[in-house]
Amino acid sequence: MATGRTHRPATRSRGIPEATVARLPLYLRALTALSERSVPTVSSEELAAAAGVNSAKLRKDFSYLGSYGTRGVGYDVEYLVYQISRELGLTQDWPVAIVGIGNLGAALANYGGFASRGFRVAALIDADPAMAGTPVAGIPVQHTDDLDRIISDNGVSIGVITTPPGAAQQVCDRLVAAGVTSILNFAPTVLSVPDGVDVRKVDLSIELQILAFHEQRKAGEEAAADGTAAPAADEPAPPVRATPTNRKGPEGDMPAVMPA
Amino acid sequence: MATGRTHRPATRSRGIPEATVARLPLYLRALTALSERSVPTVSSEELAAAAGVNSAKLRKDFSYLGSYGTRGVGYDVEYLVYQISRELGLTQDWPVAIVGIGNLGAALANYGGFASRGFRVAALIDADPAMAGTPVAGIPVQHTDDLDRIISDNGVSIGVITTPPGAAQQVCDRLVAAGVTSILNFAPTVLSVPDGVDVRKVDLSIELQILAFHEQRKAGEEAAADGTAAPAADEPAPPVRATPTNRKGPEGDMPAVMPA
DNA sequence: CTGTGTGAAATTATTCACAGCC
DNA sequence: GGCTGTGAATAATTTCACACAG
Repeated sequence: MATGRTHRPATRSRGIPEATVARLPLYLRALTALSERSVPTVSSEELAAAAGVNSAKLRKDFSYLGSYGTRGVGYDVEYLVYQISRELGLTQDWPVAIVGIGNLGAALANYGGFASRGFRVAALIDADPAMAGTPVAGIPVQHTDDLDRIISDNGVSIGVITTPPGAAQQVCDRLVAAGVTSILNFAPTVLSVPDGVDVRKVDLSIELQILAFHEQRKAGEEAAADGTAAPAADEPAPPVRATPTNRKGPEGDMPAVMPA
Repeated sequence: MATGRTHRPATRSRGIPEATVARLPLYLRALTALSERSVPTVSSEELAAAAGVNSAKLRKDFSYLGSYGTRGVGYDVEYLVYQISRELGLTQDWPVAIVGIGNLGAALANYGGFASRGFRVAALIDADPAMAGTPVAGIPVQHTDDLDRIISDNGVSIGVITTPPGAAQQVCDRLVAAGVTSILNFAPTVLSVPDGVDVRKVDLSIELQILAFHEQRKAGEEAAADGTAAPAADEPAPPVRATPTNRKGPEGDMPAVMPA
């Protein structure tokens, strides 16, 4: 996450495993839906199904928070909503600033999912002077020059970067200098930040690439089963290494059809 | 991932750990940047820094692909770009369809990062008849009624769902029925899919919630160090359980100031 | 010498399975 | 009797550290 050396573990927080933290929002979403339907209690099995995980994992996750269930009965929905919200820090209001109001930035500004969960879009910032003043999602866009002031005035500690990749690091540095300590980065760049600043990234094309990997694998298996030739595609000339040596990659340099 | 029982591990694919697959796109991005700067070779240390991971992990990751480096020298950039691209299935063209052309769908349609890496937006689909024909990012929006035909005509195997949550499962079912086997889901819903279909999700508000968790933790530590009181916020009345029993949650029911 | 490739160790995450409480 | 909470078992991932190829 951070750039600096890892002195302390930092992988856990208050004893709650990172993997568990990442699932709490999932549980919270499922619980909120139940709450809206006025369901009073739910079993680990039901809730797990609604959240798309298995029940053992869910129970283990909850065990890190405390004993909030009732044996033989299940969990009190409202109570659990509150406990998870508190654990995630959602009982307070988090003003966020979005920097880079292009298509994606505007889409995020309009995204209802933020407001619904304790996050408030406090400011929109863009480097284009022409945009200054134009309201997006009802919020006037402000110019990058005022970034510092905007961050402090609004008490923003979470910044969202939706700039082009070339501008991301600079924006990041300015956000951090202004006091932001958590960054959600949509720009396809690795950001370096000082110790103590958290960065999470969302990279749309990475997600697709992971899907493509599995998709390709399925196609291969299918072909193996069917006897159908893989849709060879138009392989570009595979680059050969400057110093050809004995490689041992699974398929080697030649575009073969199937591995073992 | 899939709904059905897990007969086979499914966590690995062709022997490459899932965690490694998830990082390959990162390495590829860093390598592509080097390639554009005509850098001929790179060491694991340098590449790791550029990708934001540590070098031991990178070398271990590459070891699953084969021995593509040269001891004492490093990795041939072009060669590695090709090998990783091939491994990820990016030497072929993947037509994707985006369903739900609201703010986010439109932003994705306009997102340059897709085209740059083997993905082609082959179709935009929306349920609103008024949108039919309107071009978004130069591609005419088509109506959901024709979803089936659009998917097969374009040979789409990867679908992107950017509909409101209520419509997501239905759209997902139709995509799967039409032959889509990989789905990137932006709707904040758990999708159930038959075995053999991969789903990856991107949930913007979940990412923020994870940041908020860590942010809250920082605030706590700071307060502990400063002696400054936490900005107590306006705690809503914490719900009390129907049957009050001896809880053992770290902070209990009362809004306390600091944990141990 | 330098920097890869990789067994072995350490850490983290998931799953099992069942005692204990309601 | 049903369902939570959790130690113990298993699996996955990361990190270490060093042999050895170039």
